[in-house]
Amino acid sequence: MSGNRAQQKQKTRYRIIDAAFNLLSQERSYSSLSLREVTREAGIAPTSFYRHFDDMEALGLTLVDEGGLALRQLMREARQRLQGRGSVIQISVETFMEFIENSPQVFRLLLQERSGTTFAFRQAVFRELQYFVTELAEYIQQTQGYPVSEATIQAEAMVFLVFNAGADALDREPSECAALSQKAIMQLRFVARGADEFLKLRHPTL
Amino acid sequence: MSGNRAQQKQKTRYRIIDAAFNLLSQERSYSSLSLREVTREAGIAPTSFYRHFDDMEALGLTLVDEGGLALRQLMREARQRLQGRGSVIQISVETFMEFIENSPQVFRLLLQERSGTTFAFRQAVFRELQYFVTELAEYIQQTQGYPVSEATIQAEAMVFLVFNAGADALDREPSECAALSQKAIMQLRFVARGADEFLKLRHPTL
DNA sequence: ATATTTAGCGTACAAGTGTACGCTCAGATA
DNA sequence: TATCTGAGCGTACACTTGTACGCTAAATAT
Repeated sequence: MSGNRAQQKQKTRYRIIDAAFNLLSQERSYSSLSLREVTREAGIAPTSFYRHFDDMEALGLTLVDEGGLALRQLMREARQRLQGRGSVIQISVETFMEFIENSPQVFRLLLQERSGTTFAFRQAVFRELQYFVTELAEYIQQTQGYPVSEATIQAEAMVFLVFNAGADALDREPSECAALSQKAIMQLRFVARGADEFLKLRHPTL
Repeated sequence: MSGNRAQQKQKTRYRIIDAAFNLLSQERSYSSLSLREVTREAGIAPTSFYRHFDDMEALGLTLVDEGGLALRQLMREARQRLQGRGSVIQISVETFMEFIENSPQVFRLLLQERSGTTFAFRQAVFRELQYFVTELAEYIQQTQGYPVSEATIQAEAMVFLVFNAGADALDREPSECAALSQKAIMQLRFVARGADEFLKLRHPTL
């Protein structure tokens, strides 16, 4: 059978990945995980780890990529699903908060490694965030007709305000999260409205 | 001589604190520091550590407090110094970015422990951030005459956008930081302007 | 002068770490 | 069929870690 071997390897690879995600919690950051811990959780021998990843950093980068991808797809879906009807701001914020509630480990990973101790990590998270910013900026450009630079600055402010609300939400009861969403929505509206005013000042024709 | 003993103790206590701050860098987060490392840097025996702090967490909380206090005082000074003349937004952002350039370890500590693995840490950083928000909200209230809730929401958005710019700045050349400041200033103006518009809508009399 | 307190040290230990090395044996290749 | 490849394992080693315990000596209290 062709690929049976490779199939098995992929399977253990994901056992490792899942083990790492499982170990992440409010009390355990990725950088505090040890290789042995991960392999223990994955049910393999410590040295087998190296058949799949060079070191813990390589695994971590994989986690960031996978996590970021999942989140991005979710956001894109949400934006398309509600195309036209309903406020994009509200939909986006609520989708995002939902994601955080469902898989807080992923969000925490991004949050922590954004200011982590490895340049490669920070870069990887930065890249994920840029994806968000770019997608949102494009959306703003298309629907509002802003010039690129203004749209990007605005998008960036929005993405980070939402991230910030998410960070706040991590330590709260689900009941308090609705209020956080409301606050974030208000903040995004400030940004949107302010950007609009500035634009009217500079390009009165638009 | 009264207090000679206590004086010496304070001195070693600060040897420990300084040692910890020194060890913090782009590559070393607080949570990655070991007790032995800190004492080695401080030039004392590992077990002597316990004469001053219960454990590494207690030391870390002290660092957060001291760092936050220093930053807050700086910001307050800046706001008072330029009272009236010059844009508060610009002055605040630039003072903040200067602080980050001068003592990046302190800022990095706050940034990392905000999403760290210990609740006490997160709480401590949250408290520091709240100080900023409250002070800024009061300022906005007094100068702009906003109601408390709007002022707080606006202040929070501003503080976090600045923090975000700071996080970005940590990995950049000083030459690139000016552009980051400009961007942050623009984002804060969006927020200020947007909040203003919203307020006009709701309380046309003000 | 004597007794008490205590900051700092050295030793010691159990526990955990990353990873080098060589083996096995199932699956792929020829 | 026989040969080769490589995923996974077990052992082993040199380190680092936190901290318990008891000592010393200097500063303080009596």
